[in-house]
Amino acid sequence: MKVNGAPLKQGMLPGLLGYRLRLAQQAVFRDFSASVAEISPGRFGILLLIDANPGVTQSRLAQAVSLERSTMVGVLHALQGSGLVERRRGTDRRTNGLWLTPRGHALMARLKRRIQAHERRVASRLSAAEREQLLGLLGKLTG
Amino acid sequence: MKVNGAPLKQGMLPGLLGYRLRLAQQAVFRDFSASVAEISPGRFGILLLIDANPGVTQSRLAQAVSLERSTMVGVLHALQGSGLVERRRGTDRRTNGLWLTPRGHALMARLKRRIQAHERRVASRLSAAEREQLLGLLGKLTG
DNA sequence: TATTGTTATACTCTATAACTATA
DNA sequence: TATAGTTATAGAGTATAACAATA
Repeated sequence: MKVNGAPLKQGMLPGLLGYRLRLAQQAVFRDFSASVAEISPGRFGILLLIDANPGVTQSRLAQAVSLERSTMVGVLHALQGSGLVERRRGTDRRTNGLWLTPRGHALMARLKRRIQAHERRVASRLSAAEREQLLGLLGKLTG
Repeated sequence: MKVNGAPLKQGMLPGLLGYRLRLAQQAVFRDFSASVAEISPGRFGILLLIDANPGVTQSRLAQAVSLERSTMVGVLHALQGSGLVERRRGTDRRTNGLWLTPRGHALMARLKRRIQAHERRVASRLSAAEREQLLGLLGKLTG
């Protein structure tokens, strides 16, 4: 049997926006992982950007998600290896343009539905107005 | 010279709480790192909990910050190596109690002031009421 | 000269499984 | 038997520096 005693005192932690944001984000990501087992939130974002911007180059994509060019190489290699993404050499022959494969499109169609369900579940403790308020305050914070 | 063309289309991303939380958290952590170069947000949280709960055991601390016992070992080893934390064997001789060293206390005194400044800077785009509202909504989300 | 993609390498943070000493 | 701390190991996820091809 386990006796845990009193909960720990938290000090100034609960008053820090960064701490509360981290807790909220962890909770949301936990739900994301539970509903979308086959991909991480970050990878989903990358597929979504390719979907919305067919032919985008690796560098522009990397910049959009705040990753280094060199980091993006490995990420795309894995997504290509999974048959989700295709790289085609551009007219500027230094660049690779990126597209979803048919399989990539099919996956995204499935995921988008499940992610909408995830979003409803995550926001279920908030009213529609509160959810909008939260999105607005987060946007204001980020600037 | 660099010509970047139009910004990427974002698709459903800006409507997802998880995405917006991640952006906000990244922005806040960037400011944290800039104002508190000598330690990460996570390590600060651990030192703060030891400060507020002198003698806490490794396992209880790990549980409080959602880390594995085995992960906490390395973290504490590093903090002890930096002369910030002391481990003392407990009456239950399986346990280690944790305390800040004088140096750890001194560091925390300095950091707390700088972190209050960081918090004011991060929240500077929000009114006091908006900051409270945001903390409240985050708490509601986390449940 | 500058940019794109690439490789090699390393660092941070974390988890799992198996071990030990104590209870 | 169960718990606390530990070790060995591995896996994400990321960055930096140097390079070749191309502009």
